Amino acid sequence: MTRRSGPPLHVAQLTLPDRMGGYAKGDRTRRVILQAAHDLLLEHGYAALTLRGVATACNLRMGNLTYHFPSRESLVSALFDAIIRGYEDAFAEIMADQKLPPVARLMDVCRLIMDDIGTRRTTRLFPELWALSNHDPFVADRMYEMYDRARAAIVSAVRCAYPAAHERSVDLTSIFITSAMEGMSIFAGYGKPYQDDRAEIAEIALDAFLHASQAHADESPAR
Amino acid sequence: MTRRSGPPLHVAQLTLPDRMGGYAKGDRTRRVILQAAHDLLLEHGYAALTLRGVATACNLRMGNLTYHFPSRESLVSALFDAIIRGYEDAFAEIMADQKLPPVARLMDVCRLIMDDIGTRRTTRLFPELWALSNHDPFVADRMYEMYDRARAAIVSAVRCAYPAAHERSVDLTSIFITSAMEGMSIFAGYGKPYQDDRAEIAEIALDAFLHASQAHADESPAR
Amino acid sequence: MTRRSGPPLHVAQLTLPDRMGGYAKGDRTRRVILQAAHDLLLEHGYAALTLRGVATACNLRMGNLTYHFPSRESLVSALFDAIIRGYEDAFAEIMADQKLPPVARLMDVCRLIMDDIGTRRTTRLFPELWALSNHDPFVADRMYEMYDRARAAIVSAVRCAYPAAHERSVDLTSIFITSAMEGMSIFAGYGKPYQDDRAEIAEIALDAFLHASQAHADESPAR
Amino acid sequence: MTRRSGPPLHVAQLTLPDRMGGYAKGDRTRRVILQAAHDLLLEHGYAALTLRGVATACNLRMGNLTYHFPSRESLVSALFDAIIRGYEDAFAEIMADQKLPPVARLMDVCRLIMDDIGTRRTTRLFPELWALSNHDPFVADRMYEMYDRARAAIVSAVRCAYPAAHERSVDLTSIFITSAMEGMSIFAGYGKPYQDDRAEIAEIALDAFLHASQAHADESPAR
DNA sequence: TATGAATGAGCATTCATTCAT
DNA sequence: TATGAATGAATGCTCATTCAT
Repeated sequence: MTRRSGPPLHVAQLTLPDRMGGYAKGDRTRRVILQAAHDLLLEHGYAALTLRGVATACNLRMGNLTYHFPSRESLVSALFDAIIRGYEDAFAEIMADQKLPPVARLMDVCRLIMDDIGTRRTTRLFPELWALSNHDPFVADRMYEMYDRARAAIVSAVRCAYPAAHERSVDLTSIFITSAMEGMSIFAGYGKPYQDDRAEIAEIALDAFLHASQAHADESPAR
Repeated sequence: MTRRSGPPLHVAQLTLPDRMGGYAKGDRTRRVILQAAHDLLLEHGYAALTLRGVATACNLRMGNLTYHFPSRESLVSALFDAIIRGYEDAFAEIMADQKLPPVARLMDVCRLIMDDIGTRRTTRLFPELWALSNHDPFVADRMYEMYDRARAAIVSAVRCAYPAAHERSVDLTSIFITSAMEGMSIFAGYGKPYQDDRAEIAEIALDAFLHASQAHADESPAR
Repeated sequence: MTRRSGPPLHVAQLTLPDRMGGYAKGDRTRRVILQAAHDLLLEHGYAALTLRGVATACNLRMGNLTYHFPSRESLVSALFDAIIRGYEDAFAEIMADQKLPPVARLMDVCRLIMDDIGTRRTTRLFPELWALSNHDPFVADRMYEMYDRARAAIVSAVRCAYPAAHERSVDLTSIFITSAMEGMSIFAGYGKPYQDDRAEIAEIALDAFLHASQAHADESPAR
Repeated sequence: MTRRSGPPLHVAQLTLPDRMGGYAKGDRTRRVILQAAHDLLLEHGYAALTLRGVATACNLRMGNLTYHFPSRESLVSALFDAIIRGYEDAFAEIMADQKLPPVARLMDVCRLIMDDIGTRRTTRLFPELWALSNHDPFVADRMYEMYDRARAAIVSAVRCAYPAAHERSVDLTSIFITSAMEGMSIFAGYGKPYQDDRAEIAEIALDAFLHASQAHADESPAR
C-alpha cells in the first residue's frame, strides 16, 4: 500500500516577490539576507532574530542591511511574508491535483501535511508563528489567511466525498483535522520525543479524520 | 446531557515551592514578582519578559527584584516551574477521580483539557513554551515531563477501557489525542478565529478520540 | 656563611587593635571578616575587594557585615591599618635586636626585608598599596609612615657603621636601598620571573648596598 | 658635568598600530578614546577606568565608544598595548645609540630610565601595571616582555663593558639594576616624598650599579 | 550599493547602603 | 548581633536606527 500518491509539499525555499526592473545584485543580496534571517529564526528563535545577527551571518555590514531593509520590522515582515507565501504556494500546487477520488485526496493532503510537519523547518517555524500571533495581529492575520488556504484543500475533499454534509459541519471538521495535525508537530515533529513514531501516529490520525469526516455525512439540517 | 462531570482544571494560580523558614514578607514579594512576570508573558510574550518590565508592573525597584531573583534566568526558571507545576498539580487532581467508568473518564479528562485550552491563560502560555522548547533544552525537558504526566490520565483511561490493546498502540493513540487537543488552542483557543465553536469542535474531537481508542481494542499481538 | 642571623619578619597575621571591653563574639567576627578581605585582596586584587565578596567568602550575610563595618571604606581602612600595623610591628621587633655590629645589622635587616619580599603576601599586597597610594592620599600617608619606620632600621645601622656620614647622605642612601629592595618584588617576588634567583640577586644587592653606604662615609660637610 | 648625553625617553604619546585601509575619522576617534582612557588611568587609577568615564571625558556617546571598542576588555587591552608599545619603542631608540663607550652607555641608559621614572606618567602608570599583573596573566606577559626589551639595553652595555663576566651574572645584575630603578618610582617618583632628591638618589644608584656591574667582571667560569 | 560612524534607548547585573526585624 | 528586605546608582553591553561618505 502506497502511503501517498501526490508530490511532496515543497516549501524549503523562500519565495520572494518578483521585483520587476529590480537590479539583479540588490535582489540577490536581499535573498541572502532573508535566507540568513530565516536560518537564524529556525536555529535560535525569534529572540535571536537581530539585525546584527543577520548581518554577521551573511557577512554583510549593518549599514548595507539597513539599506535593503530600512527597519527591523520591514525585514521581519518580508521574511514572514516569504515564509507564508511559500506554504501557500505549496498548497496551491496540491489543490491542482484533483484526479484522485475525494477520500483518497483527503488522505493524500493530510499525509502531505503530516509529512511536512516532521520537517525541521516546519517544526521550528510554526511554534514561533503561533507564539507571535498571540501578540502581533499582523502576524496573526497573515497566518490565519494561510491556514484558510491550506484548509481549503481539506474542506474541498471532504465536501466532495460527503456532499450531504452541512457546510458548517465540514468546516468545523476541517478545523479539527487541521488542529490535530498542527498539534502533532509538538510531539512528533523534528527532534521531538515521538518523531520516530510520526508515520504510525499519522495513520491513527488519518483513521480518526476519516471517521470524523463521515460522522456528519448524512446529517439532517437539525441544529 | 451534561458535558462533564468532574471539577474544572484549576491552574489559574501560580504554585510556589514551600520555602521552609522563609520570611512571610519576602515570600509575598516573590509571589507578586512571579505573578507580574506571568501576566507580562501572557500579555506580551516572552520577548517582553524583561526585569524592568516586571519591576515596573509590580511597582518594585529593580534592585529589590534582583535581590529576590539574582538573575533573569532564575526568575524565568522559577516562573516556568511555577506554571508547569500548576498544570501538573491540576492533572494530579483529576487522576484521583476514578469513580467513573473508563470511557466516561476518558471523555471527562479530554473535556477538561479542551476546556482549559479555551482559557486565555493556556492559549497564550503554551505557544510560548512550544517556541522556547525548540531552542531551550531546559524548557523542553520540563515541558515534556509535564505532558507525560498529563497524558498519563489519558493512557490510564484508555487502558482501562480496552485492556486488550497493545501498550504501544495506547501510547501512540494518547499522543494523537494530546496533539489534537493542543493543536486546538491555535484555532479555537481564547481569542482565536474559532473560539466560539470550541465546544462543537471538542465534540467532534471527542468522537474521533473514542474511535481511535477503540480501533486497536482487540488487536492480536502481531507485529 | 649564614645568610641571616635574626628572626624572620613575621607579618603573616593580621594585627587587630585591642578593643578593651569589646564583646568576644563581635571581635571574632570582625577578625574573620578582615581575614577574608585580606585574602580576597591578595588573591584577586583591590577591584575584587567588594563587600559582597567578603560576605560570601566568610559565609556571613551582608547585613551582618555592614553591622560590623558600616561602610566599605571603614572595612578597607581597617584592613589596610591592620596590614600596615603588622609590618610596623615586625620592624619594631627587628630594631630591638641590636647586639650585632652595625654592618652585619644592616645586612641582616636587608636580608630580612628581601626574604619577606619573596613572600606571596608581600609580593601581592604592596603593588596594590603603591597603586592605591597614587590616588588615595590616606593610603599614601599611612604607607609612607610605615616605610619611614621600616627605613629607620636601615638608617640607624648605616649611621652606626659610618658615624661621619652626613645625615642627608644616609637618608638618601637609605631611600636608594629601600627602593631597590621594594623594586625586587616586581621581578623576583613570589611567582615572578626571577623568583628562583631571589637569593642570588639579594646578594648582589647587598654588596651594592654596602658599597653605597660606605661611599659617603668620610665625606666632608661640603654641599 | 653633563648628566646625560642621549635624547630623552620619549614615551609621552600613545602609539597606535597602523590600521591599513582604516578611515581617518575612525582612527582619530579611536586615538581620542585611548588618550582619554590613558588620562583617566593616570589620574584616578584602574578602578576609575570605566567606559562611561572615558565617554564623558572625550565627549562621546557610549554607543560610539562601544562601536570602536566592542568591549571594555578590548579597550583596556588596546590601551595597555599602546602604552607598553610606547615604552618599547622608546627603548628601541636608545639601543640604536651605541657611539658611547659601554660604561658611559650604561650610565646613560640608567639615567634616561631614572629620569623617566620621575615623570608623572611613568610614576602613575607602572604601579597600576604591577598591581594588575599580579592577577591578570595577560598584563603580566605583556609587561615582562617589555621589561625584557628594556633590560636588553642594560645587559648589552654591561656585557660590552665587562666581556669576561658570566652571562648569568650579567643577567642577575641587570635584574638588580632594573628592580632598583623601578622601585625608585615609589619613593622618588612624581609627587612622591623624595621626588626633589631624585637626581641625587639617582647618582647614588648609578654608583652602586657600576659597582655591581664590575663585581663579577673578572670572574672565573666556576660554578 | 555598500561601508563607516555615531546615537540613544534599553538590557541584565553588581554594588554599597539603609532600614526593619 | 545577625538576617532579610529594599533602594538607587553605576557598570558593561546589545540593539535598531540615522547619517555621511
